Amino acid sequence: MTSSIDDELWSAIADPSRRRVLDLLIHHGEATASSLAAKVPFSRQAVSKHLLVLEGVGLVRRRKQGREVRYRVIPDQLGAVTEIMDRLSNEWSQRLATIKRLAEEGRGDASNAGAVNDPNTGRAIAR
Amino acid sequence: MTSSIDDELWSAIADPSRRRVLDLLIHHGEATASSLAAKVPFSRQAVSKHLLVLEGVGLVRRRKQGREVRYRVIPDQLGAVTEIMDRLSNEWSQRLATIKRLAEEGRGDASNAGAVNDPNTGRAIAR
DNA sequence: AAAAATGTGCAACCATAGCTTGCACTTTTG
DNA sequence: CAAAAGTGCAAGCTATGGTTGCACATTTTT
Repeated sequence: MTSSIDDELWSAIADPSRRRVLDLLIHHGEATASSLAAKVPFSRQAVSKHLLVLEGVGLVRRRKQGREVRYRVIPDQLGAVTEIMDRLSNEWSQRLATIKRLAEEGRGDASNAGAVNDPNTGRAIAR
Repeated sequence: MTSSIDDELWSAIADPSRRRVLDLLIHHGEATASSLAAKVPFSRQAVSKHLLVLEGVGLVRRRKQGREVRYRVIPDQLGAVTEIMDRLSNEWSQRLATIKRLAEEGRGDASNAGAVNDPNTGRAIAR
């Protein structure tokens, strides 16, 4: 089952702002919402919400240290993201190949009624 | 310049439903909004809006045929998407590598103040 | 120890995106 | 000509990404 976990992971990293926050966090090792907010074009609260989402999918973990909350990236889930991206990347390559082939040979109208894959995971979908 | 064209392309593709519509269209060669809507869990109007967006970024082109409007995928932009996905995929691999390395050697706190890349394109960002 | 500063969390509010339903309009078809 | 099929347009709902304002807790300064 393709599960909705991938869906959540995807929506978590699909947003550019969130990706930017995560990126900063990766290169920063560990940081607070405030410090991250200083390097990004939106408010601290926005950063906070993004971190909450990232934490929700296990990409990030918080550690309360006195008055501040420090966040850091968790490698495991980051690996899951990498896999998803890999899969999707291949997916699109195939799509491109398919469409190009169809465009060249047959005068590209309907022809291929092939398998449809899940747009999130790229795996075969139940029908 | 990383341009906002990539941004638009990205947001066009980031949505799973839209990806699904595009996918169906690819495997179908050419189709109307209605016929596509029959194979998807949301309304014809929703499909229509997605097609409008896809057309907006040049991924799809319409051709009016009497009472119906037929859509088909355009290879060129699909190639652009493939490139973006490739770039992003590599991006994430690198991130994973970085974070893993940091986690193993140094007790992963701040250390790498390296370059930050654009979350959309993966290319270096102006600062 | 009091006061000022720093880091958070919470709530109200806005705009936009994805969907839906309802309805009017045009082109086929029976 | 009337019913059917394919669209387009508009109103309305919900979720999401942002913002601002304010109260609270923990340091730091004087």
